[in-house]
Parts: sequence; structure tokens; C-alpha cells
Amino acid sequence: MSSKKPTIKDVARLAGVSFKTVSRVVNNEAWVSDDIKTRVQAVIAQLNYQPNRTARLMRTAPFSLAFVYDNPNSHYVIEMQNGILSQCRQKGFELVIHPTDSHSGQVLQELTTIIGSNQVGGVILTPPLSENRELVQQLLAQQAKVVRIVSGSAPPDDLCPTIYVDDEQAGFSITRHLLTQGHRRIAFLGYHKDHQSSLGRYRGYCAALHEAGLTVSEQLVITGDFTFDSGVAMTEQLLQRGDKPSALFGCNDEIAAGALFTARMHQLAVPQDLSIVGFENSPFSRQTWPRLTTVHQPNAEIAAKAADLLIGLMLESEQHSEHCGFELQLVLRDSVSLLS
Amino acid sequence: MSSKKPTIKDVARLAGVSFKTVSRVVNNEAWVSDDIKTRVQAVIAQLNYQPNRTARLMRTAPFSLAFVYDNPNSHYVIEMQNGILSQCRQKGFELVIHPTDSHSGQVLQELTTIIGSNQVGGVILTPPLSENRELVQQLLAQQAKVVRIVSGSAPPDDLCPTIYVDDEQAGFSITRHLLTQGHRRIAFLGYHKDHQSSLGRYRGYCAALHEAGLTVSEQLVITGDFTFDSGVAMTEQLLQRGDKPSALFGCNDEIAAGALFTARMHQLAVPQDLSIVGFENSPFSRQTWPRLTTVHQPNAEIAAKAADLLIGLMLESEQHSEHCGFELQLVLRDSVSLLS
DNA sequence: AAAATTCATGTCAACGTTGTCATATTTTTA
DNA sequence: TAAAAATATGACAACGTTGACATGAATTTT
Repeated sequence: MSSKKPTIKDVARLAGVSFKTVSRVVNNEAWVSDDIKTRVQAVIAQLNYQPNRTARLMRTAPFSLAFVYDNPNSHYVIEMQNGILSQCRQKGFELVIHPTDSHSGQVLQELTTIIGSNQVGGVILTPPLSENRELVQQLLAQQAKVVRIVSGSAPPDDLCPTIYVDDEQAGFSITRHLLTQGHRRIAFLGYHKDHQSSLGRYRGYCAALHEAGLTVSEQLVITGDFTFDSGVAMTEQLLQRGDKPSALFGCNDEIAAGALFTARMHQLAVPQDLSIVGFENSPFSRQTWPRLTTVHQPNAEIAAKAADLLIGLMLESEQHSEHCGFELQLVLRDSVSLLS
Repeated sequence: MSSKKPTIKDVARLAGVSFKTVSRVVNNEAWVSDDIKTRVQAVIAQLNYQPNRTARLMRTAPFSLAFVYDNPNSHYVIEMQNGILSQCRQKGFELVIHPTDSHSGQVLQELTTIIGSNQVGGVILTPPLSENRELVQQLLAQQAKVVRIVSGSAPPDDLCPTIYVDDEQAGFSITRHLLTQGHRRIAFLGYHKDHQSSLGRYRGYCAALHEAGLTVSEQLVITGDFTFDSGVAMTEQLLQRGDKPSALFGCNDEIAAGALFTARMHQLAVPQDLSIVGFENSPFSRQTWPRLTTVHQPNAEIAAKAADLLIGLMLESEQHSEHCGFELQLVLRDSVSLLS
């Protein structure tokens, strides 16, 4: 009943052919007569034969790729994962997820291990790891294929295929949206000098203010990271001060949700007393009250594209750097008021 | 510069020993002289040699396990994943994530493929797949190791090691909490006849009402699934009716958040006009306003335990069924009022 | 009708490990 | 001090596949 898994030789024996012929049928190679092909396929079905991936892997390049991330945002990770997985399944690849700590200084070693042991043939790097040029180079030096996702309006260099997401443009759009609604004192929450997405969004914010003839007030730019708790803390800090803003640009939806929460604590009605916008269009932003006006970031699509490029790279051995840019669209909802 | 990856034979040549001896050093086998051991280790370090996992896998049992789930809840999946991953890393195992659609009828075939091709040696099954007794049996028949996570106060059978989570007990506790706060008309949102967790929580809800001498009103038990949107729809349905409840038990935090949202739309203050409780203690439940009273479900811990059991099973070949139960604790926050 | 070409199949060596067994050396025991 | 046991090492097969090459049959070309 529960016998050993059938091998290619078992199939061969039963079909009365050499095991190489079975291999040909399995891999859909040319020059197999239809006669034998059907016969072999019948036996394969009968025995329920499945080629052993491990053994196959010994003769071929690895068909696993790693998704490397350092990001506490569940929605982000899941969306990315799903996007990558959709491509992997289509093309028979496997996904290895690799959450890591970019500050530990161990990332290179960790990745070296999984690459060196042939566990994966390529990696998808997300911010902030993707911004580490040296890391990319060292992975490349290990003959690994690399695709990275970065913030920017163009790829920073030609090291490897790159997906770039135009945070600046989107930061500009959403800030201008607040301006057209009459807001003049707009705070920026989540500035972080080491965080490219934050900086891009900040540049867009500044550009929009300048275009409207306004100057950027340092008072209104608050430093913090991309979490709910940080959003709460930054908003507290802001509201403590005298001259309150009429609108608030959260660098991502979690910060914005933190701001929403804090506004609520201070008996401020959103959007009547304070307008708030977020960034990312995570499911979360549809589930707050009021629903957040935000920027749609198509994570699953971005990830799928990254996986697509990486798999292309892994299949053809040529290392031609193809890039791909994403523009982000405004999503208007209920957290912004029209100032008269 | 970028030469081929070193193999065990390269190490052997450089160290002047047979490659078998190197294998012994790598695997920490007995009967290697300290002298040679250090010499070999030096060469390993020098060449930066990493054993090829794929080749090793050809001679050993697979050390990958699959996390199989059909659940749209990002927080849940991420917490589970992290819990499993923590164990995998500790013990040198690999994780294959396998989201699937339990209604497609393809699950068995999908899992058969990844098991049959030696991609994984074991699987962790979560609800609702873990409740499918036949599926478990068929996986077992394929010599796969299985650990399942189910809802219940005891394992349903001895098929395989089982993690059981006492939803009934927790549903009872949280309902009783509402009762002690003076609530009498308590709605139950998210009843689903095919969903064991829902049923468990429902049974707890009923038991608490009975204990308080109340009867369960069909009017107050609303069927739906475990999503925000369903929570909105169910709350709408409930509020449409004449006789409104004073409290509302959402079968998970997302339902509760949907209820919160809808209450807000209807100008009902929570908890003053309506109390709401959730279930799961997802990060989400701390980020709503007001923060949700809920039940803590230690997903990462549960998942880690499951991985631990599964890895144990994969290492020792004996199939002894060890089980493990989890009790759930109430988390009191701000979404329940004291009714006078 | 012989030679060349295409098609169909088979043989055998790899891939980089681990397991089995044999052998050489050292240490212990009788 | 010879025999036995323990220790240390190596030779070689095996895992299940794919790739390089060989071979034989059928078909086309000259």
C-alpha cells in the first residue's frame, strides 16, 4: 500500500523503455514517437510518478528565489509575497521567504549561506536592503541573480534589473491635493534621513509647497518611522505645539492611522478639524474612520514584476538589465476637508 | 575571481585528505582526529566552502516543511509565518509557504505534488484545511508528516500531532465579560456553520448566556465570514432591525472593526451606545478607536509549537502523536461600557 | 541503390553529497 | 607478546535525475 515513491526507472521498467526515454517524455523533449509517448504517459499516470525535484536540481540551475525583506508591515509583506508567488507558480519556481534585520550586519552572511548552499539562485531585495549598493555587488559577485525594488524616478545604476517606484511624484500629487483643498499648514510625519521612500515623499511634499509659493516649515516636519506607534508619538508631538496644522501627511497608512487615533484622543474631528492623508493604500486605510485618502501602491503588481524579471534572469543566463518604473495614483476618500 | 563554488572534493584536495573525511568534519561525526579536524576546518574557512544542500538532500530526508493556509488575514498569516520561521531557523529547516483555496478541490493534488516531488517532508495544516480528516489521512498515506492546528478543547483524534485552541472557553469568557458589565442583548457576528472556530466561539457564547439564565435569540446571531466587509454588512443588517443590542461579539477583530466602522456611520458612539468586542488580538485591534476589547490568540507561539512538533516528527521516524492545547486570555480595552 | 540525413531510442557518466564496508593504525586486553 | 578492540581514514556505491554521445531504423537525397 504505502510503498516507496516511484522513480523514473520504475516507470521505464513498466513501460518497457529506457529511463532516458521517460525523462524525454517528462521534459517534453523532441524526438519521441507519439506511440511511446502515450504509453509512457499512461504508466506515469498509473504509478502516479512525480519527478524528484531534488535530483533534478543537481543537474540544473536552482529554481528557487528568495524574497528578502525587513519590514514590519504585514499587509505589505503579504501583498508582496502573493505577487511573487503568483509568478513562481506560473513558472514552476519556489519561493523562500527571508525576513531579516538590516541593522544586524548579518544580512550578507545570511544571504551568502542560502546562495552558497544552492538553496536559491536569485533574490528580490526590498528597501532598505535594496538601497545598499555594496550588498547588491557582493551578491552579484557570488553569481546570484538580483532584482531590487527601490524608491526613485529612475534606476540608480545598472547593477541589476531594478523596479523603481516614484515616491516623489506621488508625494507631490497628494500634497498638491491638500493644497487645492485650501490647506496651507501641512505637516509631514515620518521623515527619516536613512529611508529613501520617506525622502522621496518628502521631496515631493517640498516641491508641491514651493510650487504653491509656500516655504517648508521645519516645525511641521516630524521625524519617525513607518509604524502606528510612531504615528501616535509624532502626532502627539505636533499637537503639543502651539500653531497647529490643518492637514497632516502621513508617510504611510500606519502613521496616518496613528495620527487619526491621536486626533481622536484630542477630540479633533477628522477631517473637519484636521485633514489626514496616508500613503500605500493598504487594506487598513479602507477600514479606519474616516477612510483615508491615500496613494495607491500596487505592491502585488510590483512584486510580480520583480519576480518576473528575476525568473527571466535565472532562465536566460545573459545578465541584461531591464528596468521597470511604477507611477502611483491618488486615492480620494474621506479624510480630507475642503477649507473655505 | 568569480570561480565555481567549491565542493567537498576541493576541500579534500587542499587539505590532503579524502573527501569522506571532510564530510565527517562537516557533519561533526565521531572518529576524526583533532589534528585533521582543525586542518580541514581551516581549508573550509579559506575556501568559504558551503555544503550543497541539494546534493545532501538526495541522501537524507527532506528538511523543508510547508505552511498550508487559506486565510485572507494578513496579520494572522504573518504571525504564523514568523512563529514557524523562528523554529525552522533554529533547527536548520526550510519553510515553503503554500496559500491555497480550500474550496477549489485541488488542495490534495497540490500537496501531493510538493510532497511527491520531495519538496517538503511535512506540512502544517491550519483551519479550515486542518478540519478535513480525509485530507489528513491521504497526506499521511503519502508518508508525509502532518501537524494540524484546530479549534477545540481536545484533539479530535489521534491521526497526527495536533495543536488545539480552545475557542469555546474563550468565547465563553468574553461573553461573560459582557454579561458582568450588565449587557443582556448581545449579538453574535460571524456565525458560520462550516467554520469550527466560529462554532466554538458560538458555543461559548451560548453557554455564557445560558449560565446567566438568558436564551439565545436567533435574531441576534448573524451569519457571515471573518472579514471587515462582512462585519460591515452584518452590522448593517443588525442595525436595520428594530430591537438593537447593547453589545456585539465579533467573531474576530476584523468583524469587530467592521462593526465599529458601521456604528460610526450610524452615529452610534462606542462604547457608550454600543459595546463591541473582537477576537484574536491582532495588531489591528490596538489601532482602532476605541481600542478593542478582545481575546489574545498567540498565533506566533501556536505556530512555533506546531513547527516544533513537526520538526520533531521529521527527525525521529517514530510517529508518536503528541498534542498541545492553548488557552486564550481576555484582553480588556476600551470598547465595552458598563451598563447601569 | 548507395550515401546522407533525419528520427527514435539507448548507454553511460556526471552532479555533490552520505552510507557501507574495508583497511590501516593505535591502544587495550589476556 | 599475541590477540582483540578501539580509533582513524579511505574506496566506492548509491541517491534520481539530465546531458553527451552512440547506435540503429526510417526516410530522403544523390
